[in-house]
Amino acid sequence: MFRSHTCGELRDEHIGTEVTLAGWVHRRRDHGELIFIDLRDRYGITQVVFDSLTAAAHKVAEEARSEYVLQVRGRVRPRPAEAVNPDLATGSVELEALEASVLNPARTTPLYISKEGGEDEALRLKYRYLDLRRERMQRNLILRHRMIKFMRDFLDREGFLEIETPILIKSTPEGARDYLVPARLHPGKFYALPQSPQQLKQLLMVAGYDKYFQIARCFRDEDQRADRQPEFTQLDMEMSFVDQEDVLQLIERLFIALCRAVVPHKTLSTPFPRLTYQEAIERYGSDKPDLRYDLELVRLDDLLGDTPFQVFRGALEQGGQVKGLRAPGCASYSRKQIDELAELARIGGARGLAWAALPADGGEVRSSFARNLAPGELQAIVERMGGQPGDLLLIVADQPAVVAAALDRLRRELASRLGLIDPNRLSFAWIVDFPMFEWNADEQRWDAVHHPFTAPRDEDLPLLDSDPGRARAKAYDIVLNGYEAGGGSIRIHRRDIQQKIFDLLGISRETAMAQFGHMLEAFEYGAPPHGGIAPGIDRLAMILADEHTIREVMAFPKTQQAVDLMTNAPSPVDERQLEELHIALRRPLLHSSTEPLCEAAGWGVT
RNA sequence: GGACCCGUGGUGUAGCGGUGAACAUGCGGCCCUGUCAAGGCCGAGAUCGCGGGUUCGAAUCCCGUCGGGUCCGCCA
Repeated sequence: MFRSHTCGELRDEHIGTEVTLAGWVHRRRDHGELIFIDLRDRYGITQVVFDSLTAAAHKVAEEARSEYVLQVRGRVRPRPAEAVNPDLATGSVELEALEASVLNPARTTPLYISKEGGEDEALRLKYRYLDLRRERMQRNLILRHRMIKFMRDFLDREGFLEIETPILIKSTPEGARDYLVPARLHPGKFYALPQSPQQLKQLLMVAGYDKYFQIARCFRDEDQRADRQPEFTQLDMEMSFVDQEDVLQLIERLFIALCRAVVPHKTLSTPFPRLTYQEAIERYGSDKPDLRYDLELVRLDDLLGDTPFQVFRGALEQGGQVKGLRAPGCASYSRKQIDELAELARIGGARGLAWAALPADGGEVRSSFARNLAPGELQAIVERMGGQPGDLLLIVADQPAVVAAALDRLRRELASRLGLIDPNRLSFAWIVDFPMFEWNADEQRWDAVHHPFTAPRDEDLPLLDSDPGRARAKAYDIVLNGYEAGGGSIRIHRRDIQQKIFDLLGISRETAMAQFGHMLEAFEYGAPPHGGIAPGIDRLAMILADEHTIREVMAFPKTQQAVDLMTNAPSPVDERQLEELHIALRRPLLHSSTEPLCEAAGWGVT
């Protein structure tokens, strides 16, 4: 045994006892004949005192430096009253070193362990094992552990079974790009890593395991974001003999209990509000609105039916909308500040931003567009938007999707600028009644909004024939503080409806059989009504940990280019490995055949 | 595929056309028995991400490139 206690354990009750600690040198304070070392492990920090009277141990302390691994045998003693450190859990005692040894020295670390923040993230990722020693990452990984433990215990009590599904599965061209794995035994064929265990969990329902869950690793070969990594973890769930209400209520109970258990200092309002997809877009311009603040969008179309203002008129004539957002107290914004907002609206796709500043003293309105309006129109807009003296009114006119995207962006920016966001508030909400399909203009066909096994709402079944674009799905997302925290649906279990959906999606019977034959066949052997959901564990952990990227709640994340800076994956492999896999590298497709890249890379030509 | 931001001793920053490239911290040495960001003195440590260009002169300006980040597209 290297240690009798951890570095976070010693208290007054241990005074007088002899203990052995092992850990890393967090800080060292050298007073010559007296040396203090803060010894650290993941449980905490204990101050060890080395007196020159104990010569051998004192010698070790003289040589020790930051991050050396030490073992210290000593006696626990109370600190002098004036030397008690209330910031340390162990701060009322200290260890008087009797014997010490260096278990391992350490080079000067490229990161400070005891001082966090500021450094280039590439450095943190390259030396992740050092970064993980720091308090922030420890706290986050411990929180994540507690979350997952809570989920397992909760679902176990609810009668769920945790069942593992394969990582090597069949590729389907639907959805995100697959990560592929070459099949050595089958030249030219590939496995895919799961984007989610979607089909497998449905087959478990057919198999009668009516309450399934899994802490499932998922893989998607798409471009990264702060909240998206190539591999991530979902709480994947599926249940039989349930309707949408059953799924929502179970998850709501789980999340409420989870948050109260692991982040009791945060406030959450229950029950979770429910918004239809339509309503969310209409009121917030987003299907994952941040409900910690209001700032709702206001529809202005009906006030402007005959407006002479060409921008508004043109948008309305082309089937667009005019909507506004009230920025309370922002009338004093400078031209530059307003230009910044306009730039944000442009990122959302808008061609411009109309604005009107209502002076706090009730004076004349400053506006980019008022002079173009008919008499009374400005007044009507101000009234509809609830404009008060001192407010800035922002208006976008365009196609509905553009208006929504632009105002969503402005809404989030304003909330942040105006300090409307309470960081300790958890605003969960359900978004329900997603549309079944969206029109794919490029391919001239309908795409599934969720996935092809999502059931339509019963009352919308007739719409599949008459007006598929209006058909709503038994699909639901749970959103939290402006993030999509999970999504799911009730699945189709009737063969005839499934066929109809495939027809609408332009999936031929041959294609359906080739890609989903196992599913369709399974459904002919008594598939129960079933549905599920898959909350994203990384995002949830990120939000509960007050972090802004999921990298902060993952032990070994990858960069935006999907590179692991610690191991340098991905990397080239031996020609021999490729041969065994029947793979010949091909000259990459380039815009210009004279591009020198392929030669520089030394790639052969097939 | 695209837009924007960042890259200067081990680490974090300053410098933004002429400096001995500055400061803090860490590192090495010396002093110091109550510190907890210990303190004091001395010292070493930088091809200013890389390549090219402009200029009498480039960390500084321009072009390209690499790496990191944020976002758009993408993510059933």
